Amino acid sequence: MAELPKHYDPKAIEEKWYTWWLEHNSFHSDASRGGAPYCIVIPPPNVTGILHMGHALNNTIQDVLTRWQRMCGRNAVWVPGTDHAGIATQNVVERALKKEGQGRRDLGREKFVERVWQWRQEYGGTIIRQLKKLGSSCDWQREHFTMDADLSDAVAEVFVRLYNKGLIYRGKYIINWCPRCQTALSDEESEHKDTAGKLYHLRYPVSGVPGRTHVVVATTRPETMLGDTAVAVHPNDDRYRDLRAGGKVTLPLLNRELKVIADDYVDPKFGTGVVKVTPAHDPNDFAMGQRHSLPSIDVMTDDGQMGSEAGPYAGMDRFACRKKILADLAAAGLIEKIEDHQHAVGHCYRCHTVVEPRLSPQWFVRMKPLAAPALTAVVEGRIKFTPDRWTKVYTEWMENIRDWCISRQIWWGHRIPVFYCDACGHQWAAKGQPKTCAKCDAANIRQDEDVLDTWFSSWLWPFSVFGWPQQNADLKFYYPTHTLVTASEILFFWVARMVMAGCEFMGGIPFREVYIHGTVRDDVGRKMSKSLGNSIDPVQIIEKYSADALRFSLIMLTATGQDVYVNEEKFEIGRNFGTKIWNAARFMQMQAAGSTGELWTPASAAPLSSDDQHILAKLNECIAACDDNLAKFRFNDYAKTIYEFMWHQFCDWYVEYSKQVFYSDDAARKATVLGVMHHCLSSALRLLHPLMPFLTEELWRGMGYNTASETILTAPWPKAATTALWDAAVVAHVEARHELIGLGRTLRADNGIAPGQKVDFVIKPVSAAVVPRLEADRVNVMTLLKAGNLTVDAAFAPTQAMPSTLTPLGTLYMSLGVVDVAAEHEKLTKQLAEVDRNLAGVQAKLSNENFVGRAPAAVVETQRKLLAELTEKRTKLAHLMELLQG
RNA sequence: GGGCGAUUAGCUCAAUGGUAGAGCGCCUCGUUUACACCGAGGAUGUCACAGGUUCAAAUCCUGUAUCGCCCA
Repeated sequence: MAELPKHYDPKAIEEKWYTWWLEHNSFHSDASRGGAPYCIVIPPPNVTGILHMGHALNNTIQDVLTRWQRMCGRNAVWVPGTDHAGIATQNVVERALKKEGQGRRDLGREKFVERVWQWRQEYGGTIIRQLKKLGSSCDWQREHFTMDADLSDAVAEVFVRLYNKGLIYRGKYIINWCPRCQTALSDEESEHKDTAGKLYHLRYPVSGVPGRTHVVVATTRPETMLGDTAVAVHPNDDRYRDLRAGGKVTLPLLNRELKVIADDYVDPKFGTGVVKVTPAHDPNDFAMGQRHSLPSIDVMTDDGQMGSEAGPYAGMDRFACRKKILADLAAAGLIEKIEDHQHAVGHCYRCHTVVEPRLSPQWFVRMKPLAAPALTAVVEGRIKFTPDRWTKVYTEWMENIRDWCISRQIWWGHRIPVFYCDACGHQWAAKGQPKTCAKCDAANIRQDEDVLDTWFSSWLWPFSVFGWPQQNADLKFYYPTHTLVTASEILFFWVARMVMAGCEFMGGIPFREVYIHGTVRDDVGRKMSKSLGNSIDPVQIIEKYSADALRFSLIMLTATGQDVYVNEEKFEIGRNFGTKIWNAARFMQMQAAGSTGELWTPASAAPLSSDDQHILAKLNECIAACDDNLAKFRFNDYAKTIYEFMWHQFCDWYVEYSKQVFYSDDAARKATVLGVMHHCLSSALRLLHPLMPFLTEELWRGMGYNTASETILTAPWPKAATTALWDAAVVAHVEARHELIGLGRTLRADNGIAPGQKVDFVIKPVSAAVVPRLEADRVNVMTLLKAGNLTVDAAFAPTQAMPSTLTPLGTLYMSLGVVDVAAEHEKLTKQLAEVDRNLAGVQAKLSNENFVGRAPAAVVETQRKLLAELTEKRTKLAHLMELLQG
């Protein structure tokens, strides 16, 4: 490998390795290879989508898991794909058509759908290309699209099965209607937003009741009054007995007579206790209408205008109509008052238009029977949520489930496989394209015009991608999948429904664990959105900082299941870390003098120095912590673990110590240190590979570790060592030495010693036992303290004032010609005060009988030891102060 | 209205009943042959608030406040 540049330049390298992996089909998994499967299916991004930070986080996590499991030897597969996003895609293509001055109806259904396919062909691959840029190790051979023939077959199969089981029905109910997209939506697709609105108190004239000229009803949507067919009061509300006994209520403006009904639904405490009833425009009113056989009057049209039933208001936009009605009512003196009112208003999740609750004939899935096994699967722990709190959100939704409106009045999607015979009136569901009626054999049959909700294909994803309803080897091998990684936003849309589909059609759960990560926000906590203009484009971050940096930074910042706040400079974390590792490798290469870095595993502790033992112990801790954190989905802790090991343990200490060895003539030591370094680096690269796939692959090969495994992608995941290569006492000694060096550096800084200036130190050892170790450490300590001389002297007694400090290994003195006695005195006084404060705390505890009697023995013992240490420290400090004065 | 989450250093987060930590930022010093995308040192906390449980509370319980999310 040629000499490496000082800065890692990721651009060419990321491109190079991704291409190599693709060419070698490195991400492909084959069921016939056997072994233990590990399977993740991607939450299929919208085919119209472009990569945003949420995708970047979501897919990095999936890639980390997949690469980790692959290196652990599992037969790992990550199945990618996109969904056809019915409404969104249709909107995109309709917008393009509009620019050409056309509407979809000008083209007709067939031509329009052709046009959408064309669009998909041309632009649908954007997000897939971006996922590749991110480094995703998806098995691209298995890429699927929800409109593919086989996945469409699965959709039809499922529809027919549910239809024949009586779990799909068509009926006229209140649904959420988007007047802009001109289609029904499911309850989940109507996003409730708190909106500052008004509560209008309207007077409805009353006749036939002495002393009453009107009743007052309150509404937030006055335009719906045109569809009123009754007013309702609570049955026990005595205030309105007269009204119910024979009063006549007239609907203003239209002068229609309204029925007066009594219903438990009415809350007597809300407003006046009288409500208007509009069965065609409100779900609660609809239910009341059913109970009281009220007529339903739909006063609107599909595009949100007032319809023919709206009398003089026909043809007006619904919001213009609201204004006009209010003006007309005001003119007639029929407005009692108008109050400010906060309420949740449904908005279309695709175009954000205010949704209109509206009576409409639609197809529904009966959810209760499907929910039961899906609920049990989670309650019994067969599916586990992380963080656990989502379990409750899931179960509550399942317990209160409502039927799912699955029909959409659009053209892009799976057409509902229901057929109608115009000859005999028969209606049936079938796969394929029947030519004649299943019952009377007549040829004049037609298919339902509507298409299915996109989620009606997504909920089959964990098994449809493996060929279901075909029963094949893949399905058998990979199903159920293992981990589902997703954001909370689609818990109901997708996760919950997949569990239902898995239980219903596969007879078992679709995945074993669900990891729900947070939302990516800007640094003031706002959700990133195009309209706010606060989104950071991950592709730009990749261009500027590299995909590795993006991945590492994002994961490092994301606490388990919490939202993550990012701004652009946060991505420097990952870039800097990459450069740091790069330079550590560069340093090793400079010392290696032509030797190729073979994967070296130490066999015994015999030739190892205390530093060697220490770094190996730290590596071991790092491996164990990585395993633990990954298993618990603590990805940020996983990232921090490697960061701490590589940067602080390896670079700050081990590499610094190693310099003296490399500058010496001791060939054996050089070889050992280099071996330890290669062992550490090659292990750390593997631990880091799932997070920074590109840099680690480049160094894996650059350092020559590819003699063991050609690509790091399939290199064995490091295992925590089983044989003891270190002595715990030695490791503890090195930690203590680190502390001593740190304290010595503070002495230098406090006394204004210039960084390059050498100065002498004396250690008065804490015990005879540490003396041989300190002697062995001489070069290390001297180098890192820039000491001119270092004396270890048990009998040392300073003859003049000297700056000093207490360390775990003994008292450290620094020789200095002139000492600022006052400053040194002040420092020692501060330290003494600190010790006294701690001492007081410990003494208070130990003199408390309750503490000594009730606290665990180990805790008491710790405090006793602390007392002894602090007492000794106090004596020493007092002594140092005496010497200073003397 | 119901539920969930958050509240710890300037910022983002750890600490899972036993002496409050990290990264970034900030201040001082430094370009010594891995790295200034760096190194050495330093400063910074009423653990949101109020009660309670406990020998011991950032941590457990109750309540309050503020912010955010989900559901009606």
